[in-house]
Amino acid sequence: MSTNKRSSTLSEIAKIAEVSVMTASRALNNQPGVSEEKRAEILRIAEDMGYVANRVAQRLSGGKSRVIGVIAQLHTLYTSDLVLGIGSALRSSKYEMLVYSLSDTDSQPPQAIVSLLRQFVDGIIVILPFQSDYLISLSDADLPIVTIDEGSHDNFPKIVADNYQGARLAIQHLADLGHRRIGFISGNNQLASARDRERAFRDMQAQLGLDDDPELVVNGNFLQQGGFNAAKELLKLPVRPTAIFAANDISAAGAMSAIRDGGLTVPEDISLVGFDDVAVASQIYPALTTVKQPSAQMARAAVNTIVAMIAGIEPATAVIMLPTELVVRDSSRPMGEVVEMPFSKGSRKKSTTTVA
Amino acid sequence: MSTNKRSSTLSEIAKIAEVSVMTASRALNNQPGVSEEKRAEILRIAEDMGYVANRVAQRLSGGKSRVIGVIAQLHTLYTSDLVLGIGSALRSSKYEMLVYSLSDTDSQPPQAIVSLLRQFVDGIIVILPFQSDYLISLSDADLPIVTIDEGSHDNFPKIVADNYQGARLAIQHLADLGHRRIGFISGNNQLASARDRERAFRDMQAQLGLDDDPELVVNGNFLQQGGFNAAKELLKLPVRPTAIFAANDISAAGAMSAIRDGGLTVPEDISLVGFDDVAVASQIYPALTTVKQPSAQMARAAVNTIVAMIAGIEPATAVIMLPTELVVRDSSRPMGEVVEMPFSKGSRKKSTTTVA
DNA sequence: ATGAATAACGTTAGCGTTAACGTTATTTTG
DNA sequence: CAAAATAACGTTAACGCTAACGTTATTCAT
Repeated sequence: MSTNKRSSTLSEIAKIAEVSVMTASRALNNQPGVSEEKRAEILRIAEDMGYVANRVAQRLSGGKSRVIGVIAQLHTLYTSDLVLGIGSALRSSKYEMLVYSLSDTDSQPPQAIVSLLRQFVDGIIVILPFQSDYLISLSDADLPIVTIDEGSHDNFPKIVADNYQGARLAIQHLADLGHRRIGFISGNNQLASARDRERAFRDMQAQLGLDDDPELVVNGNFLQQGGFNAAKELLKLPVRPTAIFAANDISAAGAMSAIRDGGLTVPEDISLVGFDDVAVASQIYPALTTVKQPSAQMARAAVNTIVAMIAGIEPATAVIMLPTELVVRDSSRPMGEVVEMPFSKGSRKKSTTTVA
Repeated sequence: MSTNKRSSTLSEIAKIAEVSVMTASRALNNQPGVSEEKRAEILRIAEDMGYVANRVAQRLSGGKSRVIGVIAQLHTLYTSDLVLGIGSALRSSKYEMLVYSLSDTDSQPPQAIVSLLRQFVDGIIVILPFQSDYLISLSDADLPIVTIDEGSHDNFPKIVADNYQGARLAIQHLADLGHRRIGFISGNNQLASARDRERAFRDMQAQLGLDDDPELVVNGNFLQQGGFNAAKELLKLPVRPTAIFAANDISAAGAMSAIRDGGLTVPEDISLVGFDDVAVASQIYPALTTVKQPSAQMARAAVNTIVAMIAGIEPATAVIMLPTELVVRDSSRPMGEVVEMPFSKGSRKKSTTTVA
């Protein structure tokens, strides 16, 4: 009820309840060894005084802090989505989340923060898609660690999306629409996800007999600007692709700008498909066809796994792979087909005469 | 050098150095009372054993944890920008940052996290633009708190951008371009920033004698979808506005989609100006004219202030207001003027015919 | 030379909590 | 009914660190 100035301590409560600190501790932690009446009274007093256990002391005393650390680069939308997801998945548990935001220039977190986290939290969820050496320095810790999207060799449970399958879906979709000359804007190949998506692209090229000039693959590094530049390159080709698959939504957005900047239109002149399904994908115009990463499920899986590990239960599988899903919106269209724009009234955009 | 399994403790180091724990502590904390030779040796040993001070213990022992807590809603781009800015501003200091991400449904952080933070960190930077009651519960703490963008009554130092002036600049810009019928997509009026921007709009309407039909103001709630809907409303007006000022970039982006969806073009048919200058503002097409929030400076100011407060120095002013700045890009254009699209090469910036 | 100041340490205690034993009544069991 | 088991507590120590005193030698002023 009353929000006290300084948060009260266990011993204060114990004093008022006229019991030892230990009894108070037991009562509050729901442990045996306290009669029901005393427990009730202690709980009442604690409530009354607005007692909150000091996690710092709890942790130092060898206990748990009930805090889960998240290491992430907040810069990319997709990562933010995941962090948010973890937060809401955690909200139904008794854990809190504290995020360490890695600078975009750092490829690995400073040693300091790693040990800080190690000291304070009960478990760490790492969302760095790097092959990160520093993880090795964590591996010998007793601290549970779960990794999301981490591609490399390691000994932690790993939550990943099925990037390969997702990319295949995207290409299949474009092929189904009649596109045979598809450009690919690749991602940061340091990341396993980028490599998987590119591998899928090349496999599908072969499998479906698509055009496979090497110039059809341009790196966009998962960045807006990278996507812009890459698309510019693709548009400069002697024979222009009729569709572009970008390895993530951000570079797809960049590509869209580049296409417009070149006087062409999506999807009339060029179909465009992204990957991730970040929030803006549905919000840009035209809404982006993309492959949806199951970020909410991934977050939930990560949370479940780490909570289990904290409880001492080792995860059944080292890798949990979640399926991806194609989301068809307005940026992809059958080749050569002239459809009216999905406008409310009658707005005429240039109808495309597709160039061979 | 050697990365030890379990991080070593002070007493281990002291034992090896054959000194007391206290001497080791003094040496490592750069405090007097240790001879230079011993200090050097202790430092060497500590380095050698990969010693890292246990912040949890430091903090519990009444010391500082050298950690700054940040409470923010990571959902909005602008907030993320600020958090990132705080992170990089902190990187040059000896503090680390831990972020608590508030759920978008919560308007206030759970009591638990507040006390958790209070227990562990040396200071808190709050980036909630709410009039948040919970801040009051913090106010009696001994913990330094700095607020960014918080509009309400409170007793903490506050870092804000000059929203009023910024919005005036935006309107003035549109007026200079000849627009006299300007629609306004307002923000979430719970936020002081939104109120300031709307006030500026109305003041300028009066001051410049612009059209001031009440229908020219539609709420967009700072959201993409809200901006979309609001713009739809504005376009439905019997006499359409020739320019739209959105209270933030996100709703401007929504408005842009709506305008396109209505078969019109930015900036040919409608000039559009946003607010914030989040990263995507320059990345959407056409690049958005907007008012730049000095988020990097704000972050730096917040960090400097909190660090000073932790050191016991009360800030000189309760409110630090940083100037905003108009960034003219491609989404605004003189009324009625027909300019070629600013494609690849020669994008000429509009020459302004200033109207009284 | 002698008391006082100083430098360089060491000791004790405590931050708030819990684990691991003690202790004391009360109940159960053979 | 005595011995053993149990329940309901209390005590002690420890987590890793630092603040606040002590202690000892060395230097300094008079």
